[in-house]
Amino acid sequence: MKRFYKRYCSSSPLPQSQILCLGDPSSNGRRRPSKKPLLYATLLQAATKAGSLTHGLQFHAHLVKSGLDSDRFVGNSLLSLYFKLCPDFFVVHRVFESLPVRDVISWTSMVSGYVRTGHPLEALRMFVKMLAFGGLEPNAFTLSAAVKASSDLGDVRAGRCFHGMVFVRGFDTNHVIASSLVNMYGRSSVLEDARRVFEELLQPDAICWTSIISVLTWNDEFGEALNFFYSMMRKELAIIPDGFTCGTIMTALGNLGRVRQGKETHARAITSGLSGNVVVESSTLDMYAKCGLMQDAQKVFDQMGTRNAVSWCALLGGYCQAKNYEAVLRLFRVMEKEDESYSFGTVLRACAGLAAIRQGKEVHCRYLRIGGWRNVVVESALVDLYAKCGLVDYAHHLFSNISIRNLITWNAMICGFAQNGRGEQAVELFNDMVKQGIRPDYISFIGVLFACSHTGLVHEGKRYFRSMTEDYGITAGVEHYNCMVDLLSRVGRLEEAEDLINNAKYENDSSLWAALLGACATHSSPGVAERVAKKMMELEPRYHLSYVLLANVYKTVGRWNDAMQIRKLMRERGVRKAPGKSWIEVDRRTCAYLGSDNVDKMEFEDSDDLSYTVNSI
DNA sequence: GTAGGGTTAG
Repeated sequence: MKRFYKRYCSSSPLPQSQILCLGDPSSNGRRRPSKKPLLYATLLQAATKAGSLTHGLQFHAHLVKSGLDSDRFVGNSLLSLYFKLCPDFFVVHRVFESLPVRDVISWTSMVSGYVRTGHPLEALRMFVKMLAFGGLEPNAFTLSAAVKASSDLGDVRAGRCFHGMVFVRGFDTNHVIASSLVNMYGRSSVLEDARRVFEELLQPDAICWTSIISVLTWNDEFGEALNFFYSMMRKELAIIPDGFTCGTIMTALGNLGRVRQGKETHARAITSGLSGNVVVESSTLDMYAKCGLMQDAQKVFDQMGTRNAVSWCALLGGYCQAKNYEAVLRLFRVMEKEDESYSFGTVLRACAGLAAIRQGKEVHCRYLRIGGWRNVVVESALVDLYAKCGLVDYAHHLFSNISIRNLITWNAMICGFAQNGRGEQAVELFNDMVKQGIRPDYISFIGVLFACSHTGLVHEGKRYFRSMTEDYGITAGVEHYNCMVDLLSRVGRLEEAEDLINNAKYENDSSLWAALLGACATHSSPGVAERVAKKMMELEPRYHLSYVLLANVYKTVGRWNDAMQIRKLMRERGVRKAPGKSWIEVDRRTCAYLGSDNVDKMEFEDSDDLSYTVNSI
């Protein structure tokens, strides 16, 4: 038996003396198991901490055999063990039901267990049952779990109700509850109340400070978050920020583009012994990525001792944002090899950005293999992926089978229909969504306006464009204007489109003018085209599109000399046309090529090292 | 002495 422990239990964080003192069945009763329930409670805690369900089950068996499982301490420890190591609700409820005495701690374990496993509604049901059937009075532990449940549900009314209970019982100076309350109000964007709770604390600790900073960041109040951070760092308070604080503050700095301060914070974190902290490192990486400094981000990533899904996602997200899809693809290969536990949502998003259907399907299979299902983030990403790869019917099939859809899911499908030329279905879906009481956002309107422009629904498009600002208070962005310019100029209402751009705050955005200029060729309008091209050349003299598009307009109306003049002007000014690039898959290898390449003569390169077979213009 | 807070990405 001792040999068994040596061989199989040496890597266990459980102290060996504790395992051994359970007794050895082969010793034939010479070493009797200890009968003290207290010892068993400690053992169960150790197993829970060590994450060893095997030991937990072993101890449970001993307890049942020796009839000690009716002890109150032991029962509660068992409940905690099963909830943490085996969150199977059938099992947990069996343990709960079989407890001889259900005290406040047993009920609180259930409430907080449900919160921890992501079932806040179940948690609140248990809380209510505890008051109704248990006839027990909630303590500070129970209330902090209840506040967290309402925070997770985004139910500020329930949260406020618990706040009342906290206040009446005089728990409002409790730091644990206060940080939950700050979080609860902050995540529901009731910032005044979050700040009030925080400001009423006499000596907030590092976690309370992190809570307020975190909710300010969450609500995009980055400057305020920094102010709080600097107040927290005042010497007289002697509060030491930990990894969580650094991570949160790094988000604010990344969003503000304050690289220098980000670097300083990273350096300070290292000197205060937080080097190698995965939260600090990942958030530093993300800060660089958000500021577009991908080389620095990559450097942090390469030097990290431990990486987790977040580190991978931050790096992938950075490359995605920089539209460096080759880097994403390369990373994806490395990630597969290292078999990291990565976030399916982000990887699928990268696949969708690349229109990499094969990799996307691999991820989808992997997701199904690990038994993942009903995750709304992943399912939305799958809808997006299949729609972007042109498999719009399959995307719709997935969409129809999703039981819980959120705004992101709807947006993915609306945009999916729109991008695949199914304008009418996109508009129909948009209306369905509104009917179901889901409030469309910035992205939803991009989808529906895109659909209108590609289906020629001028009247509807104009109506949605107005409704966006008037009914939903969304300020039209450059994407919405792009759709509108496209919508108007496709049907030949070029002057109207020109007016729209001139009156928009994006009149200096050459992408809008380019959309209009492109349509001038179709509608043979050199008059508008000349005005627009002149405007574009003023904005960006070296932007090739204004020259190329104007030359095209001249060609369509037969003004060949003018077209030649434009080409000449391009040469004189040294403007070059950027080659279009794309990639195809041949024999499971990805091959990148440029618009000027001759496909027949192309040499295929392995996807791990995407190099171009280039003969640029 | 069995139950509890804030954490980086999308």
